[in-house]
Amino acid sequence: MSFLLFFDHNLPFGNCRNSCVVLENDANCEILNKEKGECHEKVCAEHNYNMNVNHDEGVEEPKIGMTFDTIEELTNFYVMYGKKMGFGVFKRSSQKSLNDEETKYVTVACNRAQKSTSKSKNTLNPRLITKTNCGARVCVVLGADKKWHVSRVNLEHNHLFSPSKGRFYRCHRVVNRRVKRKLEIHQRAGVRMNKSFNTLVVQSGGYENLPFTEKDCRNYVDKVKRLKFGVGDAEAIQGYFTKKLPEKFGKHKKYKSIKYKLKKAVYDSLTSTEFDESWNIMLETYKLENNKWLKDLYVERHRWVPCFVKDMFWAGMSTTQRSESINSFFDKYLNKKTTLKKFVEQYENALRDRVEKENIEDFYSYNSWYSPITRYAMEEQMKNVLTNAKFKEFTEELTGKMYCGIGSLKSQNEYSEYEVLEDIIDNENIVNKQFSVWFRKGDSPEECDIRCICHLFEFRGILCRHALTVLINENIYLVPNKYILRRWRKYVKRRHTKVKVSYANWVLSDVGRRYDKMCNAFSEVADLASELDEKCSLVLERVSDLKSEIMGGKTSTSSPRCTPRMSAPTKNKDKIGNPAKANGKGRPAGRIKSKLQDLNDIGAEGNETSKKRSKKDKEVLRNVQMHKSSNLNSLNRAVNSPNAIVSLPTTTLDPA
DNA sequence: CTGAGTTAATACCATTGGGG
DNA sequence: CCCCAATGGTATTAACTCAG
Repeated sequence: MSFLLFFDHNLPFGNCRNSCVVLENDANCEILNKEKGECHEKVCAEHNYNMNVNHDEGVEEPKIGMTFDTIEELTNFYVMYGKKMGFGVFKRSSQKSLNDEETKYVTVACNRAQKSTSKSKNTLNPRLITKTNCGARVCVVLGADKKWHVSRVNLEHNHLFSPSKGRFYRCHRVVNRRVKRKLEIHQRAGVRMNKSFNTLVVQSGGYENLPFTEKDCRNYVDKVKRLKFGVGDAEAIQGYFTKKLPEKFGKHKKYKSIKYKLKKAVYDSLTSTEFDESWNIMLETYKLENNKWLKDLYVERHRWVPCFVKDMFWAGMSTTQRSESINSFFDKYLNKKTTLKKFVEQYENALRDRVEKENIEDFYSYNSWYSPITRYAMEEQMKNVLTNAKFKEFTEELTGKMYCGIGSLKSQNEYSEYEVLEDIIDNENIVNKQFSVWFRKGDSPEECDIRCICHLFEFRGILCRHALTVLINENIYLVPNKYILRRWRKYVKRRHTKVKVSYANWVLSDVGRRYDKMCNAFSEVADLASELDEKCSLVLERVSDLKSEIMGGKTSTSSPRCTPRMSAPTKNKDKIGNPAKANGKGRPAGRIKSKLQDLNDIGAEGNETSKKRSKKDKEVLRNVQMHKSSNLNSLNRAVNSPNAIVSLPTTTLDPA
């Protein structure tokens, strides 16, 4: 049956609301809920992967002598046949002839072909088996006319097969791009998998309309996640570490010394062995070997401990200052139970959130302002410099000065230690609290140093009321420049707005952007055309034309899988004695690998993948790869970070 | 053409942990 | 507290190369 034809002629769109149409063919029946405009798209999309094959009920039986232009055409054909009959299909084998590098023979077979050889280590825990050494297959040979000729056909299966179950075979299950995007977006937004899948089911009008299962969706999301987690972020995990420390061990008797040792191990180790040593000593001394949190952190050490990551972006960064600001930044996003993995995911959300908040704050600061309360010059100064929110905090401190008085003053050389007394009003009780402020009068007011025991500056980035009291007492009426942090200034071009969050990387990838562009364009057209039948059929007709045009363009460039090897190298092979590119054994890397490969190019040790490896080595390699991807992300950040001194490999740095 | 050998992708299973 | 979803580890399968 042809869905397009069906839509064009048989059903007037105007009165198809709520109508369910059952279409039957000999294989199975499809129920199309016509109310959903997307249904049509989805059903067609289901067949997108083999558009050039006519998927009418007339899928022929394979016969000796049939010819195909490409292997894809053959597999598509056999897949369709398999779907109709109700068995699975896979590509059995292919063989290159010795002389040239062209593929000569291909077999596509029932997926129960071959014997099942269990490699289970535990014979008491056997797994399910599907292989029955079924002989059903189609063999093709590349003829002199460059077409594939069917040389042998076996239609006999040695097992049962049922047309109605056809859609469950792996080869018949396709998660198309549209669905993938939807899943990704749901995942980002925190919609759980089963709900996410249910929306798809409802949207398409039933499970039987989906050419994939929930499992497929899970697998896909898993894959995306694994990639995402690869973009780990040392900076973030650092922040996590310092933040969680008091939470995890705050109640421990020896919290202070544990904290000291931990920080010492983390920050002061210059080499990985040094780190390992002091980490283990610390674990032993405090009997923390079984602490799961620490264990997890240790496993991930390659991605967060400075001595492991410092060569990428840690250089030149003042760690203490960073982690302080990160602490307050993450307050909102961390709770007691946040695990490391969750945290890394949350990190991106937090970052985006921060960017947006700051953009909004920037706008308000640009557009409106508070009028000063006092007549101190520093208030005017701050008004002009700080963002509104920070300015408000500042005025709070400045007006808070009225509760503060200076108790005593001890001077020694150029240092002064003030005792500032603040009246803290707590439920009508006035408590007099004492704060120590150190002050050093430099050569000029601009160069003075001031520090208060309440550490407000360190935590919030503005001087506290005690410090301000002292400054004013010292006749300094303008806040020294170094005490106005850059990140709270307005009119600052914020660097991290350009930080590449991996979210942006994948939803707004080139492919994704193109896809969105087209979808938007099309939904506009659909909007306009849905009013009238004629318009609608016009659009569908054009779409159909467009489709065949695009498909046609695709076939002319031929299938991507075979071409590179088939055409190019044979010609200049004789001229240049190029060593033939030895293909490694085993299955070549798929999509994901190639992405990682890109990242691999950053580092030096990228090309070892083909060698045989012990399991442990693989683990290490995986870490290295993760490491590298985090490297990439960190580099992006480091570029944008004000005080990073990182030398960047020129190849990876994209100026745009 | 086919079986052996290899690797990546996928499916399965037990366990954990968080939300309702 | 219970149930469901996430997770990590492991086995199986698919896709491929190569030798006979």
